[in-house]
Amino acid sequence: MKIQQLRYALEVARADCNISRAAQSLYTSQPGISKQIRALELELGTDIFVRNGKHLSNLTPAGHKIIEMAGEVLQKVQAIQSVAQEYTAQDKGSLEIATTHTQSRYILPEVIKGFITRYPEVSLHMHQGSPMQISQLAADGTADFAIATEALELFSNLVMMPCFKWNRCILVPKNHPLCQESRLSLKQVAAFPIVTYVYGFTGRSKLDEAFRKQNLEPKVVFTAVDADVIKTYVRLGLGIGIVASMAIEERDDDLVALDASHLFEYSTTSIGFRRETYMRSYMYDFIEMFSPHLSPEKVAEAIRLQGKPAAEKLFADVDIPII
Amino acid sequence: MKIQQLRYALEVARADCNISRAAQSLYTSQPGISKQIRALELELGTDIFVRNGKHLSNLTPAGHKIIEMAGEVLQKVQAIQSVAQEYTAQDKGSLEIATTHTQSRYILPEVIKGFITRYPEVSLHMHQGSPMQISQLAADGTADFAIATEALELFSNLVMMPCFKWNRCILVPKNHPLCQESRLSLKQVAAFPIVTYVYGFTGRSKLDEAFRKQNLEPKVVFTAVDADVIKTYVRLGLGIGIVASMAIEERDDDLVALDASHLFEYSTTSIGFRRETYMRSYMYDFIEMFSPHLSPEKVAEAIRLQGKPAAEKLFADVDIPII
DNA sequence: GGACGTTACGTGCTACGTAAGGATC
DNA sequence: GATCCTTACGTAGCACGTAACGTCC
Repeated sequence: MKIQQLRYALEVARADCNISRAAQSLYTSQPGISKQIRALELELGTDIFVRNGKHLSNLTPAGHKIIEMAGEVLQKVQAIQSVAQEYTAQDKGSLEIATTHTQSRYILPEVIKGFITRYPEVSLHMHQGSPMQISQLAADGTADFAIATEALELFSNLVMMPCFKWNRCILVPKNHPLCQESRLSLKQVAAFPIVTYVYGFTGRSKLDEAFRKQNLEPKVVFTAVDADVIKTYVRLGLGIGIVASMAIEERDDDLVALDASHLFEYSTTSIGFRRETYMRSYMYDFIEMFSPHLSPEKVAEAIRLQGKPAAEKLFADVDIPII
Repeated sequence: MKIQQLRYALEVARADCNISRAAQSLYTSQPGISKQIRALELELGTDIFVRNGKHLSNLTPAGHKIIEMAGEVLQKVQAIQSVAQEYTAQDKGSLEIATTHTQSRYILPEVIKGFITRYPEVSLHMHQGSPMQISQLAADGTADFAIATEALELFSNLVMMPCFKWNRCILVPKNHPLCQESRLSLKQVAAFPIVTYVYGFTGRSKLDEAFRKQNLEPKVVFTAVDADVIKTYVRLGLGIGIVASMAIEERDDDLVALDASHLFEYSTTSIGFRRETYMRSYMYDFIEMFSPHLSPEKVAEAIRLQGKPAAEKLFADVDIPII
């Protein structure tokens, strides 16, 4: 059995049992994979994939287990490499962050600036996508960290930690009627056409929830995944915007941002990574730079408690900062 | 990184950093190992072994971690092979049992007879040794099961389950004065020279304990690791024997066995295996044949709870049979 | 001098690529 | 006909063995 064979088999399984696709993503030839998988099956004495004629259609029962364990083996192999790196080049390596537009545009720049100054030798890669995609990337090990406000809890093998709470602003053109109000109500807001985030993004769920609770039916005329687009449409007069407060910049002074934190529940942005990740020291540092209350000790404890009931209590007495 | 390289490195570490010895136990050449380890270290970019001139003297800090993780990788690799076997040849495989003389001579024969009838294709291997050696064999994966009365609790990565309780007999020649007594006392026993087990074997500790509690100093004139030897010396008139009750056979009718279960605390014989073992179905069967109250479900639960406080309670309400 | 690890070197295996051939949809 | 897997074949690399050579105790 070769590590390479396990890697091949795993990738084929991930690619819906499509050898050609696996070959592409592994940058190798497809006959090579085909042959190695056959060799592995021969050595193990059992088929991993169900073959329909010449097509692989599914995993065998044994295959399911084997693929799962192959994943674990490869993870450990990677961990060995990380340990080795840790001891030779403390500050060298790579860091893959999967996150949404909102984070990478408004929150992360400052953090990342500090990080690359401190760790110039660590190569940083950002993966952008929907919260679901982000979680998936972290869960399968493509990304080291997932940072998002939604959907992280759906993957049970992710260690998740709260980073900060935030709320929303109503964004209106200057001289908009709402500017007169000293303290907005949801009903007033619902009277205007709304431009906001797509469902599943940036705390959209809390937003819907608030309206539903008061039996209001807001007229959402346009949705986008990011605040930049939303602002653009507010400027066009399409409606009033509801965006995360952190998306407000000084250069948006042609618009007025009205605080709406009393209207909606706070959302919490979390950082997640899979339990089995070998955490390099610069990874601990990144987390702490991003979220100062997440000290390496706290993170280590979260890893230890992951999946256990006690994990719930871990952050119960911590003040999650509000931004 | 190759699986083979990890195997080499692990074996060298196990052989006290002696490449030649590792080569022997792996049935390969020593330059081969030397080279592969160098290659691994080169690839990882860090040394695993500390070199004094040309001798390997120790593990580096990184090496410690790497060797540990290499062990885990190899275990998982083995588990993959076991899964594969499980699906192709349910009843084929091997079973390595490490145990003491007492078990293999008086308890296991019946069980093993049943097992090989049921699983003629499973090759059985017995490793005999002291309880310490037995535990070690199980802990490092050389043996699948360890069966013993003492020392199993010393290895924290072993899943241990109680199998049965037993006590001792006083073995005397016919017409010995003690035969007159209807109910022996410790004091009476201590009046005669004693032949029994070596310290650390077959519940010897409980035996010493009983005498100590009554401030008696038994005169132990001879000790052996097995009852056969003890009986022989009792027959020679060297003293009275204290042996496990299960060591009494019908053909010992030239001696008299006096029950002593009221004199000593019961000892419990346990079966242990390391948590990470991939348990084949015939292994579950073996355990159940050996100890009917250890059903596969119970065993699975013991594995799940291993090392956790709740494991203590697992067998609290089970009646451990007395034999 | 004996035990041990490294270097040198030859060989046979094999992983992988390209190209062509069948099967399936 | 497009997609997909397998077979055939050539090549480069490498794992492993033997033998000879330093090195440490």
